[in-house]
Amino acid sequence: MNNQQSFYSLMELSPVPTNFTMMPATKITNFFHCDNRPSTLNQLPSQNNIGSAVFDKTEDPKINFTKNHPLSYNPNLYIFDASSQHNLYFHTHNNPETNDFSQQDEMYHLNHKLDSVSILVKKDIQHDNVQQQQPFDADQDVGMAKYNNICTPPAHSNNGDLFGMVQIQPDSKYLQTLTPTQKNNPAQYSPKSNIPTPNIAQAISSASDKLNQCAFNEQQQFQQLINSNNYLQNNLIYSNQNAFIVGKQEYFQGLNNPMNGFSSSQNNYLQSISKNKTHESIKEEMKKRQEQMNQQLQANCLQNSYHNKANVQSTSSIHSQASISSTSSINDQSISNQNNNNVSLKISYPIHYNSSNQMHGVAANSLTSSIHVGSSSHSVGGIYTANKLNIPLSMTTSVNNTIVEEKERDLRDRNQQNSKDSNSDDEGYDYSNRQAANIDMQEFARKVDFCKCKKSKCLKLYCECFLRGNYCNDQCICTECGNNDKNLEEREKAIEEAKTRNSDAFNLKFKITNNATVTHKKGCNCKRTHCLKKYCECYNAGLKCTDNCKCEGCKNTQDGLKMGLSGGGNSGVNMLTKADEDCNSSEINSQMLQSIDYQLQQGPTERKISMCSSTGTSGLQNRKRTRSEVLDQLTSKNEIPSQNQTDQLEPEIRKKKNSLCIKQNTQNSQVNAGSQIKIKNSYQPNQTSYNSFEQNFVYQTSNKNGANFQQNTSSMLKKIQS
DNA sequence: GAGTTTGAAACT
DNA sequence: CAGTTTCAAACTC
Repeated sequence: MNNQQSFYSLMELSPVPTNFTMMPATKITNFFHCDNRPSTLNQLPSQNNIGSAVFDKTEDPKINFTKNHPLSYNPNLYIFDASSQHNLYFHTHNNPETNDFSQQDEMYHLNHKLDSVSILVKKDIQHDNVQQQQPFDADQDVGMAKYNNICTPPAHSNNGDLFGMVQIQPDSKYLQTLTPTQKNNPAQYSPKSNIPTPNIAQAISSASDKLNQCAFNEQQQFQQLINSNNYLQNNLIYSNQNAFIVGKQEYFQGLNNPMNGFSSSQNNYLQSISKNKTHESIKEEMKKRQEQMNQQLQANCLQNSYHNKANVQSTSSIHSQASISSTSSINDQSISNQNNNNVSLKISYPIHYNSSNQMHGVAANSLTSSIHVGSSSHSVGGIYTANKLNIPLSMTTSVNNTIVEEKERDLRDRNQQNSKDSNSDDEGYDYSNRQAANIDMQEFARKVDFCKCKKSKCLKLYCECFLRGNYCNDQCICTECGNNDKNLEEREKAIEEAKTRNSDAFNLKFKITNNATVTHKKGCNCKRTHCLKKYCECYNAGLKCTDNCKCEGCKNTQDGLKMGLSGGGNSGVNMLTKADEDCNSSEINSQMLQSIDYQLQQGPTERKISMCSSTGTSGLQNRKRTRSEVLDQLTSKNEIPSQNQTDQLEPEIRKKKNSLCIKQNTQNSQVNAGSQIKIKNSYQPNQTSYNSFEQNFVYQTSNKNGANFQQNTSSMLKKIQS
């Protein structure tokens, strides 16, 4: 299976136009726009260069927009002026060093009415150091875009920084490779005949409509199947190795490791219940079984939460950029479903990009109340997980809030109990620092331990409570404390004074830079400690010093802590959302930042930020995948990364992870998105949904084949058609 | 637990 | 802005 095939297999299901082709993968591609065809190649002037992209098969694509090019920073989806029409040129060449064109290079002229031009530019600068020229760490997002005929924004656009993405998938018959002669004389060659002048805005709109229609149709189709009386009997339960059950995720989750395939006993069970049984009796057995499973899962959930086994595996593979919850949420979900035997269909539309109402590349709308608006990435989520940790709730509106509250309460109690019980099986984790489950990040971010101020009356920034904008609390052992609600006037005055001295006084000391690295805003001034003691604010936060620092003899200079802001799906902890109204990314980002700040303040020793993987890798690898890996994954050439890779993690990293209690499901694999999808029972009409769709019908028998959805899709299609 | 060191905050 | 003092935390013993 190659990319193209799987792409088309996707299209099998879909009335979306199938006449797409892949962007030629070459060293570098420059994008130009010209209103008029240039007479020579040289007349593609630099100011018309939208940007360039490296589409190297072996590296992560990097797209750079031409600095200051007005088109590069159109905050809308439509990078082109919708009122005018453009020819789009992209020129590929093999000399990234010089960026010059040569005779060996290829030039494409595209004046097709594009069915799919996905150009996403997000300009929502929140941080003070955003540079205009952004390396675009596309990671799986580009792959996603290649699969979808419309790209989704990169996950890290949630950060509010500037990101851009150009994805062009023209119909190959309109994609004309120019000969060297044509290349040098573009005005003289004849484009293929009868090619309509592109109206990109319309094309995008049209593609969106088609996608919508497609989604709608499939939802109907799916619903019909579900409603079919014979459905269970005919489609859902097979006594062969592919057995699985739609909407009854408990069956294929397995008791202990939901990410694993069927055990032999499960297979036996499935065989036993599907052999010579009526629809009703199967249903009955399923229900019974489900109850058992739910009980177990409930117990597991609490147990896992108790041990902080927040699983930061995110939706894996490029198939699943969107909102599939982590394994941790399985349990929550199944609890919430325990009285609900219906298949839950959750529809989302991946085509509305205005990122104010979407995260994770999936727009939330009135139909997507169950969309997980989670942290913007594993890592951020990891921090959140690390802090909150105890209850990796996948919060959706479908989750029964009462249950959630009960669980939270229970966990709080457990935590308190555990704090007192030093003999507990805590696997090395310091419970004293553990936060009770708390879905209010604001509250969480404000939380601070206590101070011991003696002379500042807790009204100077020396006092950490004051610094964080908190009142001192009953744990503080400060003297003559003025930082309380009985001293509001003086406190207010102190706040004003502090702000006068430094208007930034109460703001976060850290920022996420444009390349997704967390740094200290002002930098440190350490003189004696080489920035290797916690006196150093950078070091203390687990960060490396930067050029902003004025430290002397700094030995804290290696690569900054990378925030893996690129990532698919949700991390182990999802934020509570009620869909539309809560999907304001900037607000969430702000909360995330506060959480990050809090985490950073905690220092590196016990709770240094753990970077989990991005890209939906299992988190075990703690790294991003290269583009070739992404492609390999797509083509199922590669085996799933083995558990060995976990073991290969530096002990230090593992230790940190353990200290964060971000424990991985060791058998999780990159391409196990299907499992997660099943877990959530979601059906989404984007790429993920195809995976979901397929996975809901044909269970993968081997982790190694998890991404082989073409095969699965085909077989499913046959079943549907028959 | 007492004393010292440190660098940010506060002050001049 | 630079130099000095104050401060509470980090660190050492």
